[in-house]
Order: sequence, then structure tokens, then C-alpha cells
Amino acid sequence: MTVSKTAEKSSEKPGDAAKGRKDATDGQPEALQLGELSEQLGYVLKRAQLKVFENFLRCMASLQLTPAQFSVLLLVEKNPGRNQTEIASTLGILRPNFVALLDNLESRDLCARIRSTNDRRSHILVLTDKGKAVLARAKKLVATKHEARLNELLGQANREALLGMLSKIANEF
Amino acid sequence: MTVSKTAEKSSEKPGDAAKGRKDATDGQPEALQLGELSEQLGYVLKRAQLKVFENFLRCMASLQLTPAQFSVLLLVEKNPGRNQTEIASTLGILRPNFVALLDNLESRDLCARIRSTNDRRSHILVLTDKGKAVLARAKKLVATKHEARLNELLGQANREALLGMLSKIANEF
DNA sequence: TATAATTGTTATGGACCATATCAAATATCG
DNA sequence: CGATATTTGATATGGTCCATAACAATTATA
Repeated sequence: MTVSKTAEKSSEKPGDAAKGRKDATDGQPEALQLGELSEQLGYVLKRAQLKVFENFLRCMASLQLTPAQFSVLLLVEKNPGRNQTEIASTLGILRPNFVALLDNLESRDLCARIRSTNDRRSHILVLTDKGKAVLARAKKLVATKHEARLNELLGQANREALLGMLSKIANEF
Repeated sequence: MTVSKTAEKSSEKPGDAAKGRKDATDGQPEALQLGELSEQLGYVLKRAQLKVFENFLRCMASLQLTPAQFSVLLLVEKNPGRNQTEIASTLGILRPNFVALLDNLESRDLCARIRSTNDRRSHILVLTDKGKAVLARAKKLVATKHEARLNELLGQANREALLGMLSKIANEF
């Protein structure tokens, strides 16, 4: 299969260069070739993560919860009575950076710091009633708007397989 | 190494609370329950992404290339003769933030900005010889150290399935 | 030709992440 | 017991990445 006879090497491959791209006279700007980039797991992983977070924020707009805040509420609900260091470290948040995050949640009356009676250095974390209520609504939003859309896109089985592989990477890589 | 056998059992449920966790007398700090967090795709996705980037940086330590820098080199190699706006935007990098990134690569003589003769506003991007050589070595490192480890962890078929699903999310979500 | 749009760039502010340091409280050990 | 070390929450600070506004030079458009 001989492709073309005259214009074989004569320029106009998608990215030729400084002398001859005429978008003005021509048509579209000719999309770039991603090439090996689309095979790089790190690249695709990052882009997918950004999309998922973006969608998460949209779904949670009415509750004004970021992914990090949501994860804190979830973890405190599941582990009431733990202190800041424990909650922060299992989320991979450094203690200094956890302070402002908690200040925010506490100022919105979603969770509370309680001085521990055992160890008066530490602050025990608990959800307030409002925090529990907001979290319940957040869970519903995530399930119906966020995760549902992922299921729709990938299918239930694929979504679970994806979760399993990502967990493996997160834990064993 | 005398193991005290008296305080073996403490009858504490994992998250009991402010009245009675005695790590001092007891054993381990009792790991927290992730609960629904481990089912949140966004959470697992983010953690996996961090792990993958971290490993990428380790593999590239000898070449001092970040994921972003590597992606720029890959894209410029595949699309020589494009300007900054085109390269940056297909990578999701805003033009202002792309300047410093390019300054870095250019100062290391990995790529070059060339004033276009068509449009003297734009800078055409090309890899230098050194840039091509470094990128070739980088590709080898990524293939043998980075992606190989992922294949080892997931298996070839699963790795490809993972890539496919992430691409779907990145593009269609 | 006058006006609008584009390109690379600078300046700037916000969000997130990491380290050092501190006071208060507790643990450890002589 | 008491001196020292460690832990906890907190502050200060710096780095990186991300986003917006603005600008000069250049090009496109009305």
C-alpha cells in the first residue's frame, strides 16, 4: 500500500514546525498527539483524579464540603473519641495542617474538640448533631449524584474492579 | 523482656472514647477503621495517585525529572514545532504557570524556545539534542523501574484495564 | 486604519504540603 | 520522688502548584 506519491515527506505531518501552519486560511488548529502520554499510568491517574474531585465538589456544592472535609467527617463518625493526631495521620494529613481544617469544621458546628480527661493534652473529636445530619445528607448526595454517575460510566463490576486495583496501588505500591 | 500478662484484655471497643483508652498500659494504639472511606473512589484514587507519583520521582531521581516535566518533554517530542499555548493547554497547564516550567527545562538545555517566523508572538518549542537523550533515558527508567513494578503488582491485563477505565473517567466524566 | 484578539510574561493571591518550634501535659527513668 | 524526654495541639514559615488580572508586542478583524 503506497500511501502518497508526491507529498510523502513534504511537510504537513501534524507537527511540522515553524514554517507552515496556516490555521487562518486552513481549518482547525489540528489537535496535538498525546502519544505515549496516554499510556503513562501516572498521567491518566492524575487527570482522572482531578475530574473525580471536580465532580465531587459540584455534587457537594450545596453542603460546601471538600473531599478532605468529607473524609474527616466520615472518619470521625466511624471512630468517635479519637484525637486529632490519630484522625489526621490516618488520612495522611500532617498535624499542623489539620488544625485549620478542624477550625473550619468546628466553626461551622460540624464537629467539636473535647479535652480528654485521660490525657489533657489531646483533643477528642466528635461530630455534633448538625455534623451528623450534614454528613448523612452528604452521603446521600455522594451516592446518588457522584458514585452513581461513575457506575453509569463504568458499570458496577468495573467500578469495583477499579476500586480494588487502586486500593492495591495505594496500599502495596 | 517480661511481658505483663495481667493487662491483656481491656474490653475496649476500638473507638470507645474519652473515658478509657489506656495505650500506656495496653498494647498497640488500635488502628482506626476506615469504614466507608475505603469505598470512596475519590479517596482511593487520590492516595493511589500520590503513591504512583512518589514512585515516579524515586525512579527519576537520577534525571531530576518531575511528572510534569516528563510529560512536557514527551509531548514536545511527539509534537515538535508547537507553541507554548498549545503544549500547555493540552497538558491542562495554564499559560502563566507554564513559563517557569519551561524556564527550568530551557535552563537545563533540555528544550528550546524559538521565535516563530509566521507569528512573531509565539515561541515554537523543540527538544535539544540533550533533551532527546535525557528523554530517551527517562523512558527507559520509567519502563523498567516504574511501569514494570505496576505490571508486577497488577498483572499486564489488569494494568491495561485500569488504564482504560481511568482514561474513560478522565475523558468522559 | 482603528479596534479586537492572541502570545508570552509578570505579578499576585489562594490552596495545599512540609518543617521547625513552642507550651502544656504526660511518660520515662535514674 | 524529680530530671529529662516525649507527645499533643498549635503557630510560624516557606515551598509548590493553581488561578486570575494585567501588560507589551504582535497579529487578526471590522
